[in-house]
Amino acid sequence: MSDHVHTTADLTKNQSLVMGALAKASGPLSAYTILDELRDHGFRAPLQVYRALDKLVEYGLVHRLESLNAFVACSHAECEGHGQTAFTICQSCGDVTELADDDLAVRLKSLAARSGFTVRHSTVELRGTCRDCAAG
Amino acid sequence: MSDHVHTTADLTKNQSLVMGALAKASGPLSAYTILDELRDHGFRAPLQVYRALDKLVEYGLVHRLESLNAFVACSHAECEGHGQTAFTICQSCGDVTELADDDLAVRLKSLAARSGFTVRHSTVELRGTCRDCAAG
DNA sequence: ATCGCACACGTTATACCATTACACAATCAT
DNA sequence: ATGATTGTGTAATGGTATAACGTGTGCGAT
Repeated sequence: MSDHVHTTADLTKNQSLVMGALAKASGPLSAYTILDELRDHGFRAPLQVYRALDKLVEYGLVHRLESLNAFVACSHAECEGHGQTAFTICQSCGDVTELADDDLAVRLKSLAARSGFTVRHSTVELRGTCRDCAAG
Repeated sequence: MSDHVHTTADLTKNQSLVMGALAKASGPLSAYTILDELRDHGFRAPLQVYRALDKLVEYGLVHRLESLNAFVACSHAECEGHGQTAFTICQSCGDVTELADDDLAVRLKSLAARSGFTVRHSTVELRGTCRDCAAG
């Protein structure tokens, strides 16, 4: 591992398997769903999934959705670099979309800074109705 | 219950007990912590807590912190009305502070609206370091 | 070369968070 | 009174996450 930018090429076997499961999924997956999908590949215990997820999140390849207790592959080719990500979560169809707005990041940081708080990581999850479900 | 504005006076016995536990706590409490604190008052099962919490959250008297799986009493006397709340969560001392910024709400709504998404509820949780911990 | 270290991995057990299902009681409008 | 709604109590279960242990492997420093 030559530097701190990770791509899928750098991953260990377990990390690759978990990343693969998330990448081919259409939406977020829970750790236990991933476990079930990987039993054929030798996965036996939750910890194998959680350990891989921890690293993938650390590398910025995967995001954790706090309000769903689930995980999604980052939709940006190289996620490293944009500190702020927001998600929309449709309560009707379950669709999750990743929004990137650098200005939002700045705004949140400065809002927090007003009370002397330094932001390290931010969670922004918007629940509501997506365009398709509103139309249907 | 004459209208849809709830205050602590409107609460049922269980709701009052849970509200009381949260109100006198210095920070967020998990449902099971609340359960333990209320055993002396007859609480026996998690569901008693969760049912009360559901209502209190619905009434806007309590907020749920998704990233902590915990709950806090709203710090504003009358929380009903400000649609958007953001939290700072200090990773060092655990302190949780509620920020209100109406402009942020507008901004998030319009950001989502750009992709046709209608926001019903938003979660904004900023993790980092509070002023005191940065100074210490 | 081999020792020590860091790191990924495997397994079991456990802790923690939340809901389902069923039954009973209180309240209120008709 | 009756039925609808809401709150309550209890037991059982399901879902999420970590602790604690041990093993193996790669690799740099001595």
